[in-house]
Amino acid sequence: MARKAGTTSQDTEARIYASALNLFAQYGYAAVSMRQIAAEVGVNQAALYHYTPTKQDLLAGVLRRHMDGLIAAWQAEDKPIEPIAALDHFTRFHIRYHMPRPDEIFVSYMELRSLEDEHFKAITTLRRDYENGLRDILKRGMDSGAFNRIDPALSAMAILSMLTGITTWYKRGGRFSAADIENHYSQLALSAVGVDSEAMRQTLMETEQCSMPA
Amino acid sequence: MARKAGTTSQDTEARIYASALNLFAQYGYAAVSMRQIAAEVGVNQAALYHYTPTKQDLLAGVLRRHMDGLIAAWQAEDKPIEPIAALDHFTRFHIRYHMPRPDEIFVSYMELRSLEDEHFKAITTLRRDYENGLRDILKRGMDSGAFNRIDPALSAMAILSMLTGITTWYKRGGRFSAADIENHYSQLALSAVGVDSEAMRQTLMETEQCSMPA
DNA sequence: TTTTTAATTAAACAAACGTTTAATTAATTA
DNA sequence: TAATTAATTAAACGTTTGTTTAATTAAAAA
Repeated sequence: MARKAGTTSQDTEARIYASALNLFAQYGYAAVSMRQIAAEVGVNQAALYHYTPTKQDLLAGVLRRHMDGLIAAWQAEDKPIEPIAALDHFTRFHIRYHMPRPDEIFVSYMELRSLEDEHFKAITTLRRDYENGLRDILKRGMDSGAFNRIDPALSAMAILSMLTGITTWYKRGGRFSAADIENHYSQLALSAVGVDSEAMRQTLMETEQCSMPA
Repeated sequence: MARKAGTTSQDTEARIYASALNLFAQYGYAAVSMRQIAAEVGVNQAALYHYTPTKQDLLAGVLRRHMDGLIAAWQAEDKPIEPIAALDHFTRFHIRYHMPRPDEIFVSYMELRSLEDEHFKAITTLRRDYENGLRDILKRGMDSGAFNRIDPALSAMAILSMLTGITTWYKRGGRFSAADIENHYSQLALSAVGVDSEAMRQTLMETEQCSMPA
């Protein structure tokens, strides 16, 4: 009864976080026991405590990993300056990043309340940073006259809810492909701020970033 | 140690459901104990079992009460026929019903997964019935040419996510009044399906249902 | 090869869990 | 008023919970 042959510590840690994410998404943080996680990983329950001091820190780690990944991916993007193209690009990025990660999204949104103060603040700060990207785009679009004048913070929350909500109903192998959804939703978002189909087509043609349906 | 003086059974039941709703919304179904609920109601834990056979049934009761109330309220509405007015009316109704009930919404969306099969099916059926109302409006608007041709089921989910998402960020006493939000969001929803501001104003003027900002 | 270190385990801890039982009494019915 | 019913309680049931302890051994370093 000791270290398992042929496995590394990094490997075990990755498997612990993967199992925790999966189980939290399925049953909720409070409903999942450390024993359950350990069983799915295939280790003794006490082994988990070599990787996290408490169950609470394990949850915080899951959320932090997701937010760090999201922010890094967004920073690596090549972002258009023109507001219509920028909003189109944001919605497509957001959908493309989130759709393959339904568990992360579900846990990120549903288990924020399970975090104690310090962890809670840290994660919501990261989220606000990400959402500011969208607010900036909306503000620029309204200032330039390309978008309808609706409060940018409010429109941003509306668009984000719409996009993030996809993971609550989307089922792989259903009527829509991921590309369908990306196309439809980017159009819905642009429409919502008052960009009509003609302006969309024209602006998106002019930038190289064009990825609209034919 | 017996029945409490001056209280009725109906009273206690109502307080049990109110406390359960509030605690489930705050901490999640799995994280709330029957003892906690009993303490908030001010009765012994065993008294709860006079009103519900199990904790699971208590959750199902909370969700069913919410859905029944929502559907009854929707059926009691006087609904415009013309699609633009109908969509405007739906968004305003939805916001007006949901905004004062953040706990119900949170529990309804987050704890569906905590329901066992039979209860789960019953609740999702009720929800689908309600959502069909919106899908019908969108279909009619697209058929009449008033709305952009985007799949009605998909647009419906986008709009519902947008509307329901309000409860995740809205704080009473903040920058926006409930009326502000109703006005902004009904405009966002109409815009999303391609109705421009001019058509909105014109159509909503013609119906008596006009409740747009000046 | 020997020593050290790090990963893992079995077993146990007190606390909290959902639920049941049997007793108690206020309100209702006869 | 007397008998019955329904609401409530204290106490206990066996399980499960997050976490700790002390022992064990594979892998890494010397």
